[in-house]
Amino acid sequence: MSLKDVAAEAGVGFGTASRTLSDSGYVAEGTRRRVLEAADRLGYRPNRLAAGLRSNRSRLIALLVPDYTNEFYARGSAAIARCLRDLGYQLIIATSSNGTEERDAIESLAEYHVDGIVRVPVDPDLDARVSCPVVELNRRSNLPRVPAVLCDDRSGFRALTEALLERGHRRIAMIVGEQNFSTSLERAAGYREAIAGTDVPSRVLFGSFDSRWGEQATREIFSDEESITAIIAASPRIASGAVAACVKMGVRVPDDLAFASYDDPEWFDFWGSGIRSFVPPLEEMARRAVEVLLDRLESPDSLPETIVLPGRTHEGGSIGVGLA
Amino acid sequence: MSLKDVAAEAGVGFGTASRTLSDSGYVAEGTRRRVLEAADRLGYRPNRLAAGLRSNRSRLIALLVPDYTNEFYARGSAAIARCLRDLGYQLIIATSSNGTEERDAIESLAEYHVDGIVRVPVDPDLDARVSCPVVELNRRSNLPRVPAVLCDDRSGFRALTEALLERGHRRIAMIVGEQNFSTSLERAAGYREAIAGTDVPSRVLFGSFDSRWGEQATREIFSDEESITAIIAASPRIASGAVAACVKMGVRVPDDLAFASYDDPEWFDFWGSGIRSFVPPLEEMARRAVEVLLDRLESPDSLPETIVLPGRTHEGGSIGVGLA
DNA sequence: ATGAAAGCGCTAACAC
DNA sequence: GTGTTAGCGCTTTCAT
Repeated sequence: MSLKDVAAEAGVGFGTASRTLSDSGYVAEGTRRRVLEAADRLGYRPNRLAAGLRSNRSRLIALLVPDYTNEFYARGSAAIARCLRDLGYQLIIATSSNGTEERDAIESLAEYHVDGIVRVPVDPDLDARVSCPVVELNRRSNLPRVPAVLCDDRSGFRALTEALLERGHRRIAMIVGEQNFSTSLERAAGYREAIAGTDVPSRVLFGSFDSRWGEQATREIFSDEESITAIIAASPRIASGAVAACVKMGVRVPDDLAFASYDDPEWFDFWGSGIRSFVPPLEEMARRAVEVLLDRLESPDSLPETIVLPGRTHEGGSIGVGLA
Repeated sequence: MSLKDVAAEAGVGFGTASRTLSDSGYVAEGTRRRVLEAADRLGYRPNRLAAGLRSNRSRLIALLVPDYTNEFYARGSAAIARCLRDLGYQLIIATSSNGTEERDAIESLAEYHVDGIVRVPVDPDLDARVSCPVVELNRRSNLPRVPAVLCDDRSGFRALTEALLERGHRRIAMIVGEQNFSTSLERAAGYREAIAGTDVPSRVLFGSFDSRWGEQATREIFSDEESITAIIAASPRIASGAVAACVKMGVRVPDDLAFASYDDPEWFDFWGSGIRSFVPPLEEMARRAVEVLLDRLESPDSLPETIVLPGRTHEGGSIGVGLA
């Protein structure tokens, strides 16, 4: 059951049927209706593989994320999928936990001739040059001339740190992820900006964006002599590990330790009096990323733009009311 | 850059190059190597759209879930994607929150000629008949002759209920999701089996698998005269709402209320002394689903099998030590 | 074991 | 406006 059948059923030529169903070019209103009815009667469904092959437009968009077990990416993916579906695209998803996997994923995606790629870079130095437009989401790679949609993490973590300073904290540690991720650097930069000019020593622990590191780093912090009174976790995963460590070590939040984090998973609200955190506008970021991508499909050589969106602060009792 | 170029570069015929690269049919070892080298030199990447069009094998597998913001489905999707990638397939994902969306999603997927569909049914009565094999995951639709991979929820919830009975509870409410989901019915059935033959009254609240319902149902339960001493939530989302209600109403777990749930999101461990729950072997379910699907690709008319896997119980202090 | 040729379903270019 | 035709890149069949 193909276009040819529809054309026959409608008593029109092959091309007219095509033009009608993909509405391009002129078709007389009457003919148009006849074709549409015929298609309907036969239950015609276009073959996107064939259409894509011929037109070089697969109507497939790829999403390349480190791990969509991570609720953060899951929510982002869902938002992207929603936008895309409304525009008649399908989402094809690939995950990559390291540079090698990422390269493989990109090549595999290229084989399907995806129209565009939304990428959360895993290896920021990977040369992901492909023939379709790419937009980076959340993090930024080191590639020049790639559009990106980010959150203003720097300001967010500056604010988080300032709130801690206001409450009298002078020993504040920050646990971040991979040293080569823009998100680690930006978030740490916000922290450093806040303590610059004060006598508060900088203590940033680089590791990786997962709970194992959150737990380990927290233990490290408490095994040191210097008595840290506040910890900032750069991601919910890190926060999860840090919280686990506190529970196991009998450290109470906020009594023994002030705590702040990033994003807003549901469990933040259930943990004690809630966790203070900086929350990125994930859905909007996703929407804008799709927007940028489709823009570039229309005009492939428009200037690559970097969009940085502001986030908001989620209140929560975890930073306490201030030091005695 | 296409097969033709590779063939030319290798100095062989078009078809020989194809046979080599998709290793089907006879190719002499020497020729083979020449083709492989040529492909490598040119950085040849096959066009899967073209291959799929011709061979009716797109190497695309679709995943149809209600919502992958839901960590449960996210983890399942990740597991499926992992299996598939190793087998050279790509995953194309669609979500549907109701029957209409589900139907649209299936039709759209069909247009891409996916080789198979892994489906978590949203509308159990939707006639999802398509030309490719389908396997149902986690829930089962009402369609006959569709293979499914499920968890033995009934036994799991029976055990959960029994643990509560053993601790002396006689007023146990169960909050489940949609009335027409097999998961609601099976989980409720486990609960009923456990209380059958005791004087414990059955109290099952049907609603939907989300936190709003969890919260609302919990409030309902506490507004009634009868004094419920234990609640079983049929999903983590429901649990999340129930817990939120308890926090707001000042109900302490396990002192005022024993609580049990399903699955094992990370926050269960942070909530008080942990939440007792029944945990499905999600990764294995995903693996088996892929297995079944690919089996049916080989032999489309093998008998549809329903696989029911056992789960395990996660300990947790939320069910307390027993009534005084 | 290999090359030549047909054709998957569609779009786009062209003639009428 | 509409029909006809070529051809996207590949697999598959059929000679050889």
